[in-house]
Amino acid sequence: MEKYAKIIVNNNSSHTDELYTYKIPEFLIDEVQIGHRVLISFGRTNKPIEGFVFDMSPNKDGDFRVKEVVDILDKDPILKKRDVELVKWMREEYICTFMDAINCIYPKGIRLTNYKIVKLISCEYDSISSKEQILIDEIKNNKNEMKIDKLVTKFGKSINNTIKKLKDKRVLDIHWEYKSIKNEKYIQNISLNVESDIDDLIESLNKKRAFKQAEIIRFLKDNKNAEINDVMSILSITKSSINSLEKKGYINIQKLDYYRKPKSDYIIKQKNIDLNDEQMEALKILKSSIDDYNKIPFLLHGVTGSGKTEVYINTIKEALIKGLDSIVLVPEISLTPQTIARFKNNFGDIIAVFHSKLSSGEKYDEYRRVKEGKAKIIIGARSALFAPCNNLGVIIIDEFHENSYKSDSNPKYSTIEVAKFIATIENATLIFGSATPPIEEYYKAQMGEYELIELKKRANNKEMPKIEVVDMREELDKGNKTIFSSRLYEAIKSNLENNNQTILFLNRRGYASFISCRKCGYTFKCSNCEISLTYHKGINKAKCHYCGFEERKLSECPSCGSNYIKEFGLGTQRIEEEIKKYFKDARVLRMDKDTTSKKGSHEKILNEFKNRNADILVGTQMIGKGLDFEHVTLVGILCGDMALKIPDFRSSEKAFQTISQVAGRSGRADLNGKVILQAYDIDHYAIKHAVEHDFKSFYNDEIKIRQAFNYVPFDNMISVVISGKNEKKVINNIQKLYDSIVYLLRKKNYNSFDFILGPNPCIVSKINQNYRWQILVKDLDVEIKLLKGIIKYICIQKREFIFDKDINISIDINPVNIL
DNA sequence: AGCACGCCGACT
DNA sequence: GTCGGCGTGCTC
Repeated sequence: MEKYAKIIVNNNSSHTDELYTYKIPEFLIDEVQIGHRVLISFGRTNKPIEGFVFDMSPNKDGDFRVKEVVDILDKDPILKKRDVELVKWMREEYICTFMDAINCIYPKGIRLTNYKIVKLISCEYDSISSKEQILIDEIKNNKNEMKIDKLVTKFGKSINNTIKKLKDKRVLDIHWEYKSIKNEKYIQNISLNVESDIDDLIESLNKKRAFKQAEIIRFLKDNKNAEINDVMSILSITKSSINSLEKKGYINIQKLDYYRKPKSDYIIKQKNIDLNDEQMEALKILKSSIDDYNKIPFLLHGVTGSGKTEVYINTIKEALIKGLDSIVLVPEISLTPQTIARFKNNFGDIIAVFHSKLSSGEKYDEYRRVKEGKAKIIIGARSALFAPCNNLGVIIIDEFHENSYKSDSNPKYSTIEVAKFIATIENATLIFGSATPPIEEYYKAQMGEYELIELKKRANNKEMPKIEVVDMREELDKGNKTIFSSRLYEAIKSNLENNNQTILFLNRRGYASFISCRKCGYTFKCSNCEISLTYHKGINKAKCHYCGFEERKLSECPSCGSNYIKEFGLGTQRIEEEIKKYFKDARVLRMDKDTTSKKGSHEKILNEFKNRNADILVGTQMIGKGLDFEHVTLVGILCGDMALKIPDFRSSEKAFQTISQVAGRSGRADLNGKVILQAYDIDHYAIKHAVEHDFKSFYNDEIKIRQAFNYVPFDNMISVVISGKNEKKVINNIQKLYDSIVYLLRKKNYNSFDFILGPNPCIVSKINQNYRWQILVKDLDVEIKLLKGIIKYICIQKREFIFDKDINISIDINPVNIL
């Protein structure tokens, strides 16, 4: 019989990041399981906190005092066995605490809060100071009991001493209380419970001047079942009349789970799509893998428009037939109603959708639908991977090259790696889909770690759109100083004449990318970040795209005092303006972060464009994601080599991906498409191969560079960024980090440290008043495990001894960018 | 992270 | 003498 539980405590501290042993009381011995969330008391003051059972044992395994588990907090374990394994693995892999990893898995909307209460227990006291008297009076005024938090906000921190003194005098008592919050949303249905004649009842209520109640009865006579909130708003009444009717027994109130509320979904007419040979072949392989017990992940490399989604949907159908759940991950910006509708049309109500716009209550509702087996297909951004499926069959990561699959907060996990871990445990079929797979992942497919499935043809059998390259240096030589090359200008013009639609892409919002003084060259920068300010014309403000800082555009140079201030560089706003200038009758829409901030505005713009209420759509990378417009025959890429200017080892890959994705928007239906790519660095291999739609050649070039410069997949990289308000302190701390790493490596007999880069200021050296310095470590000569161990030891276990308190340490294993 | 213990200087 | 400041170490 297991009498002891090893528990992770939710104590928000890196010092308690270990298993604590608690005794399981008799009454819970048959209840507690691994993964249960339990209530325990912790620390000297027996603070009630939640804990997670990670292990159980008949012995306590050591010499220490043990406390008892107070109770279980949920009927069923909140973590599955595989989640416990996953948490342990993530903690090692991404150098984080148990709780950091648990927080990825357990749903928002559940939480346990605690607070300390002071209670007045005796009124017999003497020799009381005036401060003490004030405190006693305050507590008396609050029914002899108060939260200490409240007293601290009222009187300040020093009140704690007064409380303690009164506690010693046995005037006050201190104890903890807690509240277990489960954000479960219910709806309440009311229905009539009247046996006698209803009209008689209405009359008698009216006689008693209970007009509102009579109204409710009359309403329910016509509407058998109604939701309480609807009744209240329709009849403009309050809950009290409903309550008194219930008390009298005339109506029933029924509490229903919110998610059982029938949803009124719109259905789009379903086209029956026939799969082509390639799709059929892919589907055959994927379907048969579901039952396979010895499978590896699949890399589905399909060109844009090759119909990957149809393959996904049919694979999921197969899983459903076998009674298995599926998870579909998409980048956050692809979580549009269009995507969701496409799946809903195929699968109806058994879909759960997770996205960032849901409230924590709504997220919890979806969570429960999955957990209770009511939803069998989960669609969402990366966090949906942790959904509590009962029997997982398929995991799909669509557009898996997207940066958003790497978490940006602690733990900085890679969705790809976590998915592999989960798929292995659950024996799920794992599909990575993309037209432009990440180089390191494609390499793994080449090495046989993944099975490569290729869709080389577009589903509609159309050719890939032809990409014409325009060298903007030549345009300038020819005297064209505008932002449109003559070829793009002509193409837009003829497209307008032929009544076809055009997409113009530029991956920068705002009007101008920087503002500078033409006399002295001074560039306006954000006062919080080391970032040039972007000029936004409509509001005439200079904005920082990192921290949101904005100020009125200055007309005078703060450095030399001249008035020659000018905006340089391009932004989507400027494109929109130029279009309106050159093509007066063209109807233009712009889609970027500035025009899509309002809820639903994203869909509105897309629908407008889809319904051909506009001729030209100008946008940032938002328009590159899975959009399917039949009448788009021209795509203009304005600054195709912009990504190449970013000093990051993935910049070539990003440039290739962006061009491929955006170009893929052209000619998706019956009309042939064309792409015009404007760039300066037109001989760059990323541009050249993108123009030829030749991923393999790009891969072959890029993989050599990765190997030559020791980047992934050949070598791993760990980035440690130290940031803080005080620059000197940050530099001092990063140096200590460097010295500590070197010291520990020397102890292991390493004497050369070329594989440690830095410390250097980050490329973005300041964000939000925080100075940022970085050390990059590659596992050239040293095992990655040892490096992780050393960094964990320095940054987590010995953090207090080595670093100042007011600095932040961010550890990223194989970061997606090193900015 | 909290919280208690404990050591030390500044006040009635 | 004791009030109150913060440095140190522990939490099953």
